[in-house]
Amino acid sequence: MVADTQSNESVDQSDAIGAVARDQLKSIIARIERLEEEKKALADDIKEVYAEAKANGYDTKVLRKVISLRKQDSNERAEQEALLELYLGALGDL
Amino acid sequence: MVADTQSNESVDQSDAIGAVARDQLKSIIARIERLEEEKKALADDIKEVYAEAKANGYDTKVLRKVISLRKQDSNERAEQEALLELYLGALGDL
Amino acid sequence: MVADTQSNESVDQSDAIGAVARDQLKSIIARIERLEEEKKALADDIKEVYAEAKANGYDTKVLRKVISLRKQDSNERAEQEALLELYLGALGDL
Amino acid sequence: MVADTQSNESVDQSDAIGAVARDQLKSIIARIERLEEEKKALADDIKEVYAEAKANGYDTKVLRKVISLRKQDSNERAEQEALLELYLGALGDL
DNA sequence: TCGTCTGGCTAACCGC
DNA sequence: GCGGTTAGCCAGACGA
Repeated sequence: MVADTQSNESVDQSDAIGAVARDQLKSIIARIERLEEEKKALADDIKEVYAEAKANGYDTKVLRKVISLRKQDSNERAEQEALLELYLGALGDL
Repeated sequence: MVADTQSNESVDQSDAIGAVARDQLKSIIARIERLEEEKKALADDIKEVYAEAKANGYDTKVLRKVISLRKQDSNERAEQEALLELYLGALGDL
Repeated sequence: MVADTQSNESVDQSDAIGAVARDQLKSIIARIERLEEEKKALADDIKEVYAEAKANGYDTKVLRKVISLRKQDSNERAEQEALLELYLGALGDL
Repeated sequence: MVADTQSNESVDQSDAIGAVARDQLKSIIARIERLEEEKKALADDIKEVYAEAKANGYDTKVLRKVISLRKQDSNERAEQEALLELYLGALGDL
């Protein structure tokens, strides 16, 4: 008769945390690793676009600055809306 | 006579770099911004998974360490394969 | 006659790194601690102003948001100037 | 006749909250921004000291640890003194 | 007092 | 190899 891993969680150390928890952990790791792979792929795509732009004579430094400024703009717009929400909320309290 | 934007790229400042170049530039910006949005979405997803794991009692710091170690491992494995390729290539030269 | 700490740097562990280095170290520590004290005093002053404002009926959350937005504004202005510098530099290369 | 901003707080939207409140608000903002500037200047000074120390061969990580430990110590000492005060006060009640 | 959350700091990554 | 940029960590402040 073989050892039943269901009836004795201490059969070996790999079972110390329980089969369920182990599977959950494996799932978490797998999901994160999957997402990070995709994220890296996108980062590589972005690099590629910059490389292509550079090959076409664009200054990547300027390009990055422009992108960065545009991002700041949109962030600020978002924050201004958040401020407006705050104002409206404050008025509601009056 | 009306200025012809085709024959004179200096008609106004917005045309100073040429309509083609401008469109190309806009395309580059748009592509990068699109990719960065997607990248950010993935980063948010990853944070979400960590948050969920934390809610289930996992220590995110340890979790991150595990992910990091596994990445190192795979990098090392990749390096070893590259080294093997190198050896095989060298053998081919004999 | 007592041991001369100048002639034997190993007399005790506190001399292991040399009197000069020790003094230098003490000076560094002292300067940093002094600066951090002043920094903390300012942080406390800021808290006080917020508390006073709150007592006068201002919503500190809104206040903080306003301050934050103004800071973003000035950062952005600085970055736009940096971008202009980049442009000018790029023109210089033509 | 020219509108008198003193007699009518609703002359324009910038006066909607009253000139006094507006000035008060401006003062609050100004004070906080001033203090934050000074705070930032100090933070920069601190960084500078660390940079200088690093240039002299000190390990900034260790340095920071030392500072941190000393701060803990002084906090603990302060707590013990507070405790002592408490005891003395209790004795006074006897 | 606890939990949440923002802001500052540190360490890693990428391009030059 | 260095400088700049970005993600993660942490402490400190606010609200419940």
